[in-house]
Amino acid sequence: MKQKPTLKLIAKELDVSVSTVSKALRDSKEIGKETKEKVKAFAKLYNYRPNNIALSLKNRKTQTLGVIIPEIVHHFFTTVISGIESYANENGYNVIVGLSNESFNKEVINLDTLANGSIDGFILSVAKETLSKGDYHHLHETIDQGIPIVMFDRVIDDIDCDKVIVDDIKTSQRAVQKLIDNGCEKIGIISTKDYVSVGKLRTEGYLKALEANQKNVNLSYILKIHDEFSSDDNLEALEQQILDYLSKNKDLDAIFAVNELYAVTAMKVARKLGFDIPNDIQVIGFTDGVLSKHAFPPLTTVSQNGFEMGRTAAQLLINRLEKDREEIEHFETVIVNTNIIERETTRKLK
Amino acid sequence: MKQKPTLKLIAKELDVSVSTVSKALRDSKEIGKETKEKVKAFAKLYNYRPNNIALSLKNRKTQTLGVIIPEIVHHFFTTVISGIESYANENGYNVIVGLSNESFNKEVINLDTLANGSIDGFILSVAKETLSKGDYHHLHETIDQGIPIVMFDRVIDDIDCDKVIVDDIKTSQRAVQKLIDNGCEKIGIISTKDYVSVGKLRTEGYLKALEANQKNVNLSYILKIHDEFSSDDNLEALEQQILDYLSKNKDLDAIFAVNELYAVTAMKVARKLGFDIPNDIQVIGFTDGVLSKHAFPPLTTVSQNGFEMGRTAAQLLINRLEKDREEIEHFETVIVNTNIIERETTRKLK
DNA sequence: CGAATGACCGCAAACGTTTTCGTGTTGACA
DNA sequence: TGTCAACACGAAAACGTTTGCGGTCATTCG
Repeated sequence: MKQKPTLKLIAKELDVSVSTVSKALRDSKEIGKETKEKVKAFAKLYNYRPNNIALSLKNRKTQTLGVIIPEIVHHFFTTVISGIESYANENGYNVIVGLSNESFNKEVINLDTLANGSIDGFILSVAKETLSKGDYHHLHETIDQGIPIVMFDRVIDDIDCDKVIVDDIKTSQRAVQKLIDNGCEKIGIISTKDYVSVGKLRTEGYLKALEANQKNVNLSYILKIHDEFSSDDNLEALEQQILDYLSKNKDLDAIFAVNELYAVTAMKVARKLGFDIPNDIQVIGFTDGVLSKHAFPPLTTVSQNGFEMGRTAAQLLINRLEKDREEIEHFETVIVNTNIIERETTRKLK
Repeated sequence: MKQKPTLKLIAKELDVSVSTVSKALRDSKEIGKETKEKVKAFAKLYNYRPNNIALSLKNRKTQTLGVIIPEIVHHFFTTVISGIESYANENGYNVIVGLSNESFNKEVINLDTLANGSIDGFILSVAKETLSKGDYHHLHETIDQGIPIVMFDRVIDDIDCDKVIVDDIKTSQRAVQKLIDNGCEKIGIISTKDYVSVGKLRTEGYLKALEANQKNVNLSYILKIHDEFSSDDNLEALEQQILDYLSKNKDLDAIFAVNELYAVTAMKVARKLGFDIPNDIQVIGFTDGVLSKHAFPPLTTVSQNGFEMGRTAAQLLINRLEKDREEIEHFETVIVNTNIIERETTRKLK
């Protein structure tokens, strides 16, 4: 096991000073040709690489991004990470991930332990518990310390930072409109509680679509799933809630679900209740993950383009990091495109 | 925007020396009670936290684990990461992830950029391209540099390091045995090419099960999917290969697939061909992901306990990191338990 | 021949810590 | 009054870099 070579080691070995070695390796014109070659050859031979930590300390930059997400076992978030990684790597940044598991405390801790010099900036999607508590002091504090934050998907309007979102309202409206265009009359929505921003917005889009078509809303068609921030298996609870809902609303001929889990679970329950999909009831989901693609029947769904969201978020963050402190430019909110992927849970009724 | 306080700043502000501040905060008995209190109060007020990078440089430890996986948009890998995160966090470590995208080059680059002081050790699952090339110089080099590696799932026998795997042979044998016990006569397997170690081993298990029951193997029952390391959508190619296979082997009454994607795709194709599951053909998959859980019908599958694999890997690595250099203890290979989760694609035939 | 110019290189500071080893000031005691 | 221990604190080195500045030659020019 050979030790990692350092400048000091090379310097001693070659009987020159540390600064000479450093300059030689960076091709400074202060150093003579011969010395340069000697040093470079030696460095190559011993496979010298400058120590990242030392560089970070000197430059006060770590070239790493901190990504904090509610959970990682989740298709949407992983595609976003994938996008972040892709852009970050292209630009010489690394990515360190922290999981909040939808917990406020873990989110705070993650922010805290990473903000101590480990990262240059954050990309995050806010935990449900944080959203429901409405306590954002940790976010404000890290921003106050000069560490930029980029939020994606689950964002907080009141906080001044860059954001990457989809136009949830418009997208949902389009999805529901498609259902209406298909000839559906009684359209339900399965959403989250309102403190989850995206759930709330998507519900708004649903309402707007109905309104735009002079359909009146039936409150019993609106289901807001109750879950306890648990990313674990409360699948039964979910199924039960949907079962109750569908049993009470047997006249539904379409369902818009705000995520794919709700969508496939709804399909499962509907099938149990004897519905045929898409003939008796049509379904559109949100988020184009594996579930949608491999569901039976394959699910028509809204694609959020998570990969692009990730890349955009990374780009916003890195741009800000590499800008001079003084260009105090205001914050951006970029809206990434969505598109509806038609599969087999929707069809045009004549 | 207030700057992050440093020891130096506190020292100047309180008109003491840096070392006094440091000692006071660490409760050294060298420092007088009054001074201690003064310093601590000030530090608390300004929310002082020691700079991680400086600590890393000083201690030559980063308290960070590097995790390199083939892809992140993949249920199994994310559960493993989840397990790694969990154990790492409990022990004061952070996790930085790198994606190889199944590419040899990206794997090398990732290893290289992280090995320069950014991390203390690696946890990785080898890229398919690396496995097929058989070029492991990068792994040897990092180990030579004194950076420990823990491999999981896709491991390389020849390399001396800790490993976390499941007993693929035995597990597969058990899965196939269940099919046999259920009364299936003509059992096929959908596997990967042999250079993917787990695919090879699972095929061996399949063969062993047949052998143990004095069944002779029908080579046309064995399908080894050809893919080009592409983690993208070559779904059509996959479907086509399975379609050809199933069309040629209409007498199959059971399929064992070495991952869940193959399993659900097989189900999809089988259904198209008019098979009823599980009455005409039974299916068992490998890896208990979302797909299996939400497939139609819900898929009987082998659970690899990814979370536990992750925790175990992290534990092995951290143990080694925190051990004295001299305890040269040999390397461990721990085998984590698997279990078959019975759902609705299998049934006992009378 | 003296001075100026350049080429080449080393010193030292800085980034933020921790820790070893002083050093100066007390007070007690002989 | 002189000695010594205890106490409270500071100086400096170290981790591995980068970089401004200064220094030492030899060469060249006036």
